[in-house]
Parts: sequence; structure tokens; C-alpha cells
Amino acid sequence: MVTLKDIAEKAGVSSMTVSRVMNGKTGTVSQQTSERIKKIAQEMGYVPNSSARALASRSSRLIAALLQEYDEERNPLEDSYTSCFLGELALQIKKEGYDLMLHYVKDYSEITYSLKSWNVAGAVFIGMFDESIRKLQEDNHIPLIFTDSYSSVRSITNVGIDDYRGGELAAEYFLKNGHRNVAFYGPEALDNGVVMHRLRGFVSVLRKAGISLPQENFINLGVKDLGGELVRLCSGENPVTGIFTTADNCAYQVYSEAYRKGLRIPGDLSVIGFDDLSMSELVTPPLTTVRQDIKKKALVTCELLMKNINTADRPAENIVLNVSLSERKSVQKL
Amino acid sequence: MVTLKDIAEKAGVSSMTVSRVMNGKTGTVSQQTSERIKKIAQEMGYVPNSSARALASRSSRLIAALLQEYDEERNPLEDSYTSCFLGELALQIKKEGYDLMLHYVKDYSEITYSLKSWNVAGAVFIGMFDESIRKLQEDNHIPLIFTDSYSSVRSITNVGIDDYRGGELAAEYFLKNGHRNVAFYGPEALDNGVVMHRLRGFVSVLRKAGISLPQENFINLGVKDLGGELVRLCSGENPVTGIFTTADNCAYQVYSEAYRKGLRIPGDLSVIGFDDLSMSELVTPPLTTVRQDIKKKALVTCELLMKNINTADRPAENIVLNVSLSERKSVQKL
DNA sequence: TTGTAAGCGTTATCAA
DNA sequence: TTGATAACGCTTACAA
Repeated sequence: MVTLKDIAEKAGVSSMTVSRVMNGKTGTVSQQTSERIKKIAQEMGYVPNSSARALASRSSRLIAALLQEYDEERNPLEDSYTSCFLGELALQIKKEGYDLMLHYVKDYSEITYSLKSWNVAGAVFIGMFDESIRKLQEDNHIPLIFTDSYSSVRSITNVGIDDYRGGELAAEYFLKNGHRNVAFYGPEALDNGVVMHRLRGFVSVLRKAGISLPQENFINLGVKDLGGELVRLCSGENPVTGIFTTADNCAYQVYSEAYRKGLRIPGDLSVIGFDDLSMSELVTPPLTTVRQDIKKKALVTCELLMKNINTADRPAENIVLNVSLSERKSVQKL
Repeated sequence: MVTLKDIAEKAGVSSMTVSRVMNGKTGTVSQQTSERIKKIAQEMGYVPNSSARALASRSSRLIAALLQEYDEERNPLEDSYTSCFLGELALQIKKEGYDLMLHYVKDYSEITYSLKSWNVAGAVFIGMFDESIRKLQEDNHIPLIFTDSYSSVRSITNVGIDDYRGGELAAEYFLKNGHRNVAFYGPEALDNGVVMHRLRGFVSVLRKAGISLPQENFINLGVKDLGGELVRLCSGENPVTGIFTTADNCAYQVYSEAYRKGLRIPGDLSVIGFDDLSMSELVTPPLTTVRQDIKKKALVTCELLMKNINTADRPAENIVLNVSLSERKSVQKL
């Protein structure tokens, strides 16, 4: 391993001088020696030791990305939204010259542990961490950026999207296409801010049009027999004609079950998703869905993170990105 | 920040004693003091400083996952195979008590840099790194696990699958179902061992059955008008009836373009994919595909990594996992 | 069973 | 513009 000292000896200077050069502290070292040292470092294949750096400077160029680990059987990155966001984030963070650590967390204690143990410069939370936010902020005095949080904690730096508006867009589009009896498919909304807001926006527009969403038109994510539920919805004297899902992933399930039951999309059932994952363009029929710009979200997240790392005491900031409707082929005009 | 010294002072012992307790060096510290120290550490919220550890011990409990970064516009984790594998790997690595660092790499120098700078204990390469393997091994004397490599370097630790057999399975299934004129869709095979082996296996079975794959039945991944190509294949006097794609992702594209062109799957064109991503069960019709067990692959990778970390000088080992055919609905019996 | 001392590679601080 | 020195928090090696 090549150290500053090795280079210093070869160059006939002190290791401090080398350190200064390696850190680009221009103006403090003469052009000449600077050039010379750079050349020697290059030749010797010098790689700075980040651990030593972190130890001495009490900070590291390291960002932690924290993902919720539900249970050990479930792979968090199998969710395309999550992996897409993480992938974009990693790209941005690399551009900023930081390294990225990936952490799955199950309970609160793991989070603080991992952040502290590596002296990370900042952290990005992907998924639901609402309950622990207050404590996290108290225990970790580094920039923490949350995403899609609807925590009641007010002083929180968050990047989210206009979920409510997304729900409205879906409902408006259904109405515009003549649908009057629609359904919703997603996880229990009560404990999930994202889902709840999407649902509320959806319902609010319907209500204004004099349409209510009866209990039996909610299908819960955990349902055993999704196909059966779809068939039930689409039959009877007042059949459902459209279903809004809280995520594209859910829409794909609907597609699959509808196919198995012989329900045509959009002929028998129209579908609107949420996210606009790349797969949504590819499914048959292409999915009409509420689009969020995941790439931009990652970019904004990273920008915010860097700002917070570089300037102390920035005020909490909650950024809400726009959504739009990607109109494709999964909704029928009635 | 709570340090060993802080605990030591409170407990009235030296920091070495605390260090021993924190590292579980049982037998070297009396039960009594051990218990007492543990309690104090707990109370004070002690978190070991990994940087200091890494520096002092010249090793870290850190694994690097390296992903190929093709260009800055392309998100490596948008590929479901990659994100799925990474996700499973992260799960396993966490179970082993290691932390995971995610690195995108464009060229060789970045790799060694990131490995050395953090003193990582081992690294997993996801994607094509064939050209740099030799140099990587020379420069980094830590366990390096490659995946899906067909490098000509013989002493390499690799976890892959039987790509050739996968190609055979696809061809056999086509033949069994009466298909005699088939096509292939994927990237240029020449520089990609994985694709090449899948293709070779495919072709070999066809050849044994007296069937050849003419040049015009190869569709290149980068083609501008995939839909047009499909239409071309499926028309004429001797139309293609089945297409084998080198990855499920490619099959999804075929689905999409076929749909746009009014080609029915499997009515007009049968499709066989490769990977068996979770989406393949959900598409319409469900995709018949060569299955690889990504979870197992990640598990084996992690096991191999740990073995290599814990015991020096293990011989190179190339593990080849089985593939199988997931028979679904995208191939028609002729 | 416990402690002392040195050192890991770097940066911060002060002095020259 | 440069250098000496003392940390940073921990582990290794050895001594008691």
C-alpha cells in the first residue's frame, strides 16, 4: 500500500505537503513541487485511504441509502420503483464524488448504528420511515433526506411527489372517458401516507362528480383471489368499468389476473396505474398511468443532500414534484 | 460520539478491556467485567467506529458490489435482472454482518481505486468485466467474485449459470412444439460470452434436428424498427413461428412490438425468454422462459465470498448453476 | 485476566 | 510555502 509518507520520502518533502497536493489545496504549495508530487503519486499508484481520512477529519465522503427491509424473504430491490430510484441516485451521487452504501433496515436501532459507524456524510431514506423520523433526527446530526414521507414531523427534509394530484388525474381521466363506477386496488391506506393521498385525490374528484366509492370497490393488496375479485367487480347489474391502482406493479397484477379470468383490458375493465415504470410502455395494452419523474426525483434528492452537507443549518425543505398522466391504451372510452 | 475510552473510564478499566468485550473475545475477560461493560456500552449508546477499525486492523467488514456503468444516461438498476441480483446479494451480505458498497464503474482504474480506498474485504462483479480481470487480480489481493464471466483467464472465481444448456432447452421446446423456423433476438453475441453461449446452445440443438438459423433470422438488440423486423419474419412463404430472446427484457420488447403490429403471441409468433424475472409470470400471455435461480445465485456468490475471505489461498472455483424451463403460455403447439 | 505502548494513514493546528 | 506534532478511535503485540 502506498501512503503519503512513501510519496513524501521519494519527493523529499513532508507528508503534509503531499497531503495538501492530493487534496488540491492549490495556492498553498508551489507549482513546481505540486507537479512533481502529483507525478510521483501517479507513478506509485497512490490511492488515498478513506478510512484514515474519515478518522482524521471526522467525516467521510460517504452517503447511505436506507431501504426498508420488510422480511428476509422479500427482496426490496425487486420493486422496480425502488431499484430505479436507487439506480438514479447512485448515478448522481457518484457524479458528486461520493460513495454509496446500501443498507437494509428492519428496525430503528440499525439505522443509527450504520450511520454512525461509518461516519457517513448524509443519508437518503427510501420507503416508509415515518415513525422513526423524530428519533433519527435527534440521534444523527447529519443531513437526512426522506422521500415520499407524510410524517407529521414538520422540520423534515423530504422529496416527494404530488400524490393527491395523481389520484385526481386518474379520476378525472376516468370521468372524461365516461366511467362512473370505478374501483381502487392497493394496500391498506390507513398507515401509508402515499397510498392514502393518492386515494384521497381520486375519491375527491369522484365525489365532486357525485360518485361515491363503495366499500366493496376497494380491493386490498393482500387479497387471496384478486382474479375472483375482479370478476365480481365486473359483473352484476352495475359493473365496475375502471380500476385505479396505487402503483404500476399492482396494475401488472391486475393485467395478469384479468387475463386468467378472460377479462379484456380495456374492453371489460379499464386500468390506470401509478409511477410510469419503463415496463408500463411494454405491457399489453400499454398502461395509462400517473407519471412521476423518478430520475428527477433522484436528482433533486441528491442536490438537496449536497446543499445540506455543504452548508450548515439549512432550513427544512419539503420538495413536491409534479405528476402527469401518461395516456396510453388501458382505458376505454365509454 | 462515544468511544472505547469513554466506556473504559466509566467502567474503571482500560480501553483494551472494553475493546475485547466489544469484539466478543470471550474467555479473555472475566464474566463480571464483561457484563458490566456491555451494560455501560449499551447505556451510553456506543457504536464502534468502522473507519478506525479498518485503519487499525487493515481490513474492513465491507463488500463492494461493482456494476458496469455503460453511459451516464443509462441506469444500470433499471435492468430487473441486475437489481434483483443485487437485492438478494445485499440481503445475504447483511446476514453475514458485512456492509455493502455500491459502485458504478466505467473503466478499470475506477475499480481498483474504490476497492483500495475503502480497504474492502471482498468484491462482487455484476456484469461484463472480462477484459480487466487479469489486471484486477494482480492489483487487488482480496477475494474477487465474478458473475456470468466467460473470461479466458482460468484462475477466476466465478458464479454463473449453464447458459448453453438454457439455449438448448429453448430450442428443444420449440422443436417439441413443432416449430421448424425460428429466430433469435439479442445483442451482438460476439463480444458477450453469456449471449454467445445461449445462442450456441440454441443453434446446436436446431442443427442436430437439421435446422439452420439463417442470418436474416437474427435480430440485433439495437435495431431501429423491431416491430418491422418481426413483421418481416412472420410473413413471406416460410414464416418464422418462434423467437428466442436472450433475456426476458428482450421478450417484453417483442411482446410490445408484436402488439403494436397486430401480431398475436403465441398465435402468430411464439416467444421464449431467458431469466424468469417476476414480471414474466404477469405479462400477457405469461412468458415461457428459461429460468435461472437468481436468489440462489446470490446466495452462492455470498457463500463463496465469505469462504474466500475467511480462508486464505483457496483455489479458484467456477460454479455453474442449473437452468430449467418455466413453461407458460407464450409458445404455441403447432 | 488486564494493561501498556505503538502504530494504522490521514488531517488540523500551529510554528517557521 | 513548508514542516513538526498531535490527534482521530481502534487493534496488535507484548508485558504484567
